[in-house]
Amino acid sequence: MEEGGEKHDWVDDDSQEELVRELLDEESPFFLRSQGTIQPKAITSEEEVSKQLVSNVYSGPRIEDIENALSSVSNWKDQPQQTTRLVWTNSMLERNLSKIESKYTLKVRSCGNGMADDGYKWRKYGQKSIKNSPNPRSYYKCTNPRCNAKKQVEKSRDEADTLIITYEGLHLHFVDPYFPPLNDQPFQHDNNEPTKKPRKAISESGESRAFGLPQTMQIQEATTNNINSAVSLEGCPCPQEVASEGLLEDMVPWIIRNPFHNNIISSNSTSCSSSQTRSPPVSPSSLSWSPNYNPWPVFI
DNA sequence: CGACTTTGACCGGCGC
DNA sequence: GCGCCGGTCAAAGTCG
Repeated sequence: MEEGGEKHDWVDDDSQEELVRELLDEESPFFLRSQGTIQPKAITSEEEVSKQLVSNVYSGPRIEDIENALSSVSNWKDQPQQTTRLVWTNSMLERNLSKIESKYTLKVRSCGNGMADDGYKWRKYGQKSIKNSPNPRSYYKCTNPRCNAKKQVEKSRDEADTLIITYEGLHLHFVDPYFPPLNDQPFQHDNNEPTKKPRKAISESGESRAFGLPQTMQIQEATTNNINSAVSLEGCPCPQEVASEGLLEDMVPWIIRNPFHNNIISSNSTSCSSSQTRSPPVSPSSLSWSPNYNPWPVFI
């Protein structure tokens, strides 16, 4: 219902045409990324366009990412001060991540207060007890009505301080400002929508143009043209191309390939006992956005 | 009073 | 066809 019939906005005709143009334009800011490997070859079919679109926009991990990650993990574990591990478990091995339904499953070590925020603003829409699991699973949707990203969170059965977070769908609204308006509406954001909206969306619409973006991106927008702002954000040393994209899906493979940075990130966010200023106590939905959230979950 | 969470009902997919 | 199970919805409850 609120999903607009679950038709993904970003694949409607207008948007797709625009995306295809962007895709074919190697100078497009959308696709200028270190990881992106846009092939100059001709795109012959809509299916190919979609695949390439997904693989570039999504920029999900590739096989080599996984392999690197796994080897990195095995190395880190032996380091005495290593507190972070990243475990990829799942279906992301699907080649090309060709379906929007592709999921990432992360195991995230939660701090004492349960903080495992990833920078997006989520709305909890359900919780279920799962058979053979002592812990319930919570369901979250991205609060941006134009975004179909979802995540499921549950505590690990084996490790009490570990959360298993399954991400599903794309945070495509991060390029929202660049998309042509839908339904011929003015190219302003939802706050211009005249008709009734889900009350949640109404509240969201009061946010900045960076609506739905990770806070890192919102801050970055506020400090426009400061390409180093990513470094200054929470001490995050993330590379520009990652910070400027702001997708968790981008961050994760980057973190994998940069265990050193991961350590830094981890030390920033894991100091559970000492990071209260950074990660204040949060509401029951500790996984949801909070004003002073720490965008860096602790990957284990 | 609005924002947000909780929780039981409902629905659809799947296996038997 | 039936029952189980996971995912979603939405009314009710809670909180600030």
